[in-house]
Amino acid sequence: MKKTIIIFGSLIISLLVLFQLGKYSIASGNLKTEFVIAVIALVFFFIGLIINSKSNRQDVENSARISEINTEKIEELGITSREHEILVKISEGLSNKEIADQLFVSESTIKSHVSNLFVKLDVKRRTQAVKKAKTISIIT
Amino acid sequence: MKKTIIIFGSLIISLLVLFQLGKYSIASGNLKTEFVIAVIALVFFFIGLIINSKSNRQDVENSARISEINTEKIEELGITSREHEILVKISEGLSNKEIADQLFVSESTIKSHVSNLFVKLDVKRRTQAVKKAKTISIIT
DNA sequence: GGCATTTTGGTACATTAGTATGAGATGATT
DNA sequence: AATCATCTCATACTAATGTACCAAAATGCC
Repeated sequence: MKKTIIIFGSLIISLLVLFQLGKYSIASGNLKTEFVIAVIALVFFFIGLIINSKSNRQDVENSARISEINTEKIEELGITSREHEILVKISEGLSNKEIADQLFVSESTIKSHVSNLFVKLDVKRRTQAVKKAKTISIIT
Repeated sequence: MKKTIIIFGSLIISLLVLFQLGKYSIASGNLKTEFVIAVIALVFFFIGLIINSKSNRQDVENSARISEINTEKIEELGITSREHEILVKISEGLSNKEIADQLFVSESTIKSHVSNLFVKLDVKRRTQAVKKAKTISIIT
């Protein structure tokens, strides 16, 4: 919402500026009103496009989340089955220790897998990993 | 999206009309250019406000259509708007520090909100919070 | 104005998460 | 038998998260 306010703020300012320009160009006899109008029209057009693309992007993300698990993507990223298994458990909100206990391995092992996973997913945190994994549909 | 196009279309048209009016009032010798500009500026200001509120309403509608945000549940759990805002950012994979920077507050503040949030959601970790928030539909 | 709630922020401490590095064990492949 | 990938685990460290407790602004409401 802050962005919207900023956009409309700068929009109004540029509008006023253009109006002043138009005024002076008319006052000085240079009849370039049409040109000014064209510029303003273009500005609004592109603002419309930007707003459009933003809401489209949201739609794409949302629809991608509904679809099923993309096994090809998992292979493409070189994610092993064990790593994927752990990824699912991370998305279930488990801690490394809890995952370790469930899989009967040490926490160190989980940490290793998780670190490798983060590199492959190109993320820095588990919350990011979950989000990315869902958007690329390697988990549900 | 059609609405956006229609809005910007009519916006540009009204822009052109107003410009023409301004042009003629100047040409006809009525030296009230400042007045015309003020009127136009006001008109666009209100157009901006209307579009702003409309796009907000659309956003709410869109997210509600995909998976109903349960505002009653949010109130029921006593989650404040600020806490919800932060919850969304957690679900986007942001760290406390990053959220703090985005909201222009200190990390301590975010930690306070997050801790309160965890109590209200009855969870222990942010990954759990995201999962629970999604299952009870207080975020998308 | 006064009151309740929210928001903000701090300190101090405990726990969890994540990185870097190295290495042993196992199974499949060639 | 040697190689490769995966899985396992450890140590040591840094960074991030989370808890507890408190308290001052600010916000909103009657």
